[in-house]
Amino acid sequence: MHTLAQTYMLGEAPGELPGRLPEPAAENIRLERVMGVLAEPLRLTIVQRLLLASEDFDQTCGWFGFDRPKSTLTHHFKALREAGIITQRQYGLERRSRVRLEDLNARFPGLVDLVLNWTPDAT
Amino acid sequence: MHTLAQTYMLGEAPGELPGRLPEPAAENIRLERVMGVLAEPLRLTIVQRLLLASEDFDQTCGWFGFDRPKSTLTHHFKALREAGIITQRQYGLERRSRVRLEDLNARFPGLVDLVLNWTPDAT
DNA sequence: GTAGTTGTACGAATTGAGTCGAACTTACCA
DNA sequence: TGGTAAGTTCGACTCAATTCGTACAACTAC
Repeated sequence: MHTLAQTYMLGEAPGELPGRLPEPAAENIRLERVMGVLAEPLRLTIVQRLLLASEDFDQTCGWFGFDRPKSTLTHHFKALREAGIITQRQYGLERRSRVRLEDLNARFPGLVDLVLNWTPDAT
Repeated sequence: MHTLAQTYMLGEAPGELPGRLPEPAAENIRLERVMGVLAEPLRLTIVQRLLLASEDFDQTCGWFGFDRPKSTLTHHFKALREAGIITQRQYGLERRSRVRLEDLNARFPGLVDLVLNWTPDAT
C-alpha cells in the first residue's frame, strides 16, 4: 500500500506540477457520461464556477463554500473527474481542481459554452 | 374523462396538424434536465436519428426498429418530450415525433451539433 | 509529540431510473 | 362485427445514484 504522496507524486521532478489523479484519456471521454454527470445542478455549478474563475489557479474543494458534508463533495468531484470533465492535482493536503478545457473543446465543441450560459433554477 | 382524440385534437380545424402532446414551453426547457435525458444512449440514438431523418416527416415510435418492448419505448419518448427535446403529435393511432430544433437552438446553441456528432460506444 | 485542517473510504438509508409483462384503449379495416 | 396494430398504463423488479455519518489518513504548525 502506498501513501497518497507515494501514489500521486511518484517520479516528480522539483518545480513540476503534482501529478494528476486518475482520469480518462481525452479520447475516452464519452458524451453520454459527461451529460449524465452535468445533469446534477451542484456539479453544473462547480464546473461553471471553475470556468469563471481565473484559469491560472486551480481551486480547492473548500473554495466553493458549499454547505454540504465533505463526503458528499468528494463524491461529486470524483464523478466529475472520472467523467473527464475536470482534472485534480494533489498539493500537499489540498486537492485542486481545474476544468479540462482543451480536451472538452476538442472533443465536444460548444459544450463549455452551454455550461457558461447556464443559469440555476430560480425555484 | 376524454378520449385520446378529444384530449389532443380539440379545436382542430380541417387541414391543421394534430395538436402537440403536453410539453414544456421553450423558455422552461432546463439544461440540466436535457442533459440528464440525453445521458441515456438509447435516447441519444433516438434524437440523432430524428435529426438525420428528413425534417419534413415526423417519425413514429416503430420507425426506429428498436428491439425493445413497447412500454420501454413509451417511457423514453415520454422522457424526451417532457424534457422539451421532442414534440409528439397524435395521428390516429400513431404518435409521431420530431426534434424541437428551433427551440433547442435558441435556448442551447451548439447542443444539437453535439448530438449529431455523437458516435455510439463501440463496446 | 499533539491539535487542527483537508480530504478519502466505507457503509447504510433513501430515492429515482430503467426494464419489462400484462392488461387495456383507440383507431382502422376487411 | 371482429380482428389487428399502435401505443398507454400499471405494477413489480432491479440497479445505480445521492446523501450523509463515522472513521480514518496525511500534512502543517505549534
